[in-house]
Amino acid sequence: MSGVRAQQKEKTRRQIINAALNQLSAERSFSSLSLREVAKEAGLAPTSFYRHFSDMDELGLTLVDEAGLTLRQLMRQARQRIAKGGSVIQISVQTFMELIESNANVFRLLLRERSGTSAAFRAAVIREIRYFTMELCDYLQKANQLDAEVAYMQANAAVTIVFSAGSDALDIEDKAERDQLAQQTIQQLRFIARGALELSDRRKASKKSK
Amino acid sequence: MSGVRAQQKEKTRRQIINAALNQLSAERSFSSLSLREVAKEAGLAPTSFYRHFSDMDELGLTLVDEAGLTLRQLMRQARQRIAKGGSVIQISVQTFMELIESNANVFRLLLRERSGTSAAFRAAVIREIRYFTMELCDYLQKANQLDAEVAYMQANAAVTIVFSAGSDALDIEDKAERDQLAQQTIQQLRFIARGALELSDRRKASKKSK
DNA sequence: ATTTTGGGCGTACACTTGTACGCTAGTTGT
DNA sequence: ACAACTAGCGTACAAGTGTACGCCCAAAAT
Repeated sequence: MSGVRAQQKEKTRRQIINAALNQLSAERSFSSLSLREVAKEAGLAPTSFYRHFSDMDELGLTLVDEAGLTLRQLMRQARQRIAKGGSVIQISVQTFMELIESNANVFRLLLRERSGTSAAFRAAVIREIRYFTMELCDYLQKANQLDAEVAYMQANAAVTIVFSAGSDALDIEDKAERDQLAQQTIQQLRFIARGALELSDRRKASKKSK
Repeated sequence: MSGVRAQQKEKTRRQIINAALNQLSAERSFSSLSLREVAKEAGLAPTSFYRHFSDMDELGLTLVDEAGLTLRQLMRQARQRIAKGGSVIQISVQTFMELIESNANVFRLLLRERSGTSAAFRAAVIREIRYFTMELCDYLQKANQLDAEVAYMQANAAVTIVFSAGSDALDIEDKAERDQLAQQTIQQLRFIARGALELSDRRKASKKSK
């Protein structure tokens, strides 16, 4: 049970996953990858692929999980930075933009499969994003003492704005332009925060008066 | 020059376009369509396709233009309704949701190709959405007397939120749930409007004080 | 020491894909 | 009336696809 064999298997599994990730790009979506291409890039015979995944779909879902992991890593990093003080919104956007830059292909995968043709993929992506949203919702509710429903709407809107900005950022190569986009995103998040805070206060007030 | 010939050509061109639109669905993206499939659905021999489009790409760009038309149609309709009075945001969201329901596939095309693998497609979609955003920006600036930059940020954020909600709505079949989504979207747009108005006022005040 | 297991390979097959080429027949221009 | 043009068709081909099947051989289990 030393696992020499299992160890080797895990290794080639990673090779397949990495091969797939490497082939993703702005011009190449996951659904356009063929089993044979991925196998070749991984240094495998096409048929050996099946020893690890029964389908390209199964590989795809694994990649989405991988992407979810990256997302959670992002949240941890942002929280650490926030703990050191500074504007929460600014730090969050900046951290997010950095993550996108260094994991462009993973992020592209998420964005594409969110509106892709496989219901399973869409569900998986939406689950990851929902988790992300819920985390933010929790934070907002506690940090700003918001009404629960209002906090959710704010979190949802904020995530939408940030992901959309991330998507745009992927197509911008000029650093100054990206910075401007980040700046605009920060301002938009502040719009939302302001509106949410106000509604929450109004709701609290109407409860009190009863 | 009676144009019997040109007329016939235009007709089969439409057949091709409609064939492509018909094949689009939640499970079928444009990039997954093959030239042969489209030709067959249009009742044409594969090679006859080339008499109308040199490429599937060319057909795709035509479809995006078609979608842009639908978008402009939406704006006209919303403006008409707004002129009759009522909450601008509510009417806009409602109109948008109706459009999505009756043109689901066209809308899906836009959403998918926005983050698709063809740079030309992405550019075309972004152009349509930008046009849409600019129209809204103009309206906001005039109707609410906003600072120009603030109006743009609001329009941009609003379009992002609405399109994202539209994308979500495509996956919801339950009417009550869709209504709830619409309600949430309206509230989120109000958050943004509130934040934008405040920033604009603050900017005006700081100008005055100079 | 012997058997079982399982990852990896090569071959093979049935399909689908885009598109080059040449033909036909009916419209259009002269 | 005649010539030129052209939408549409059928054939054909090379390339790429997923995957069924059987073999090999080193690790694991007995």
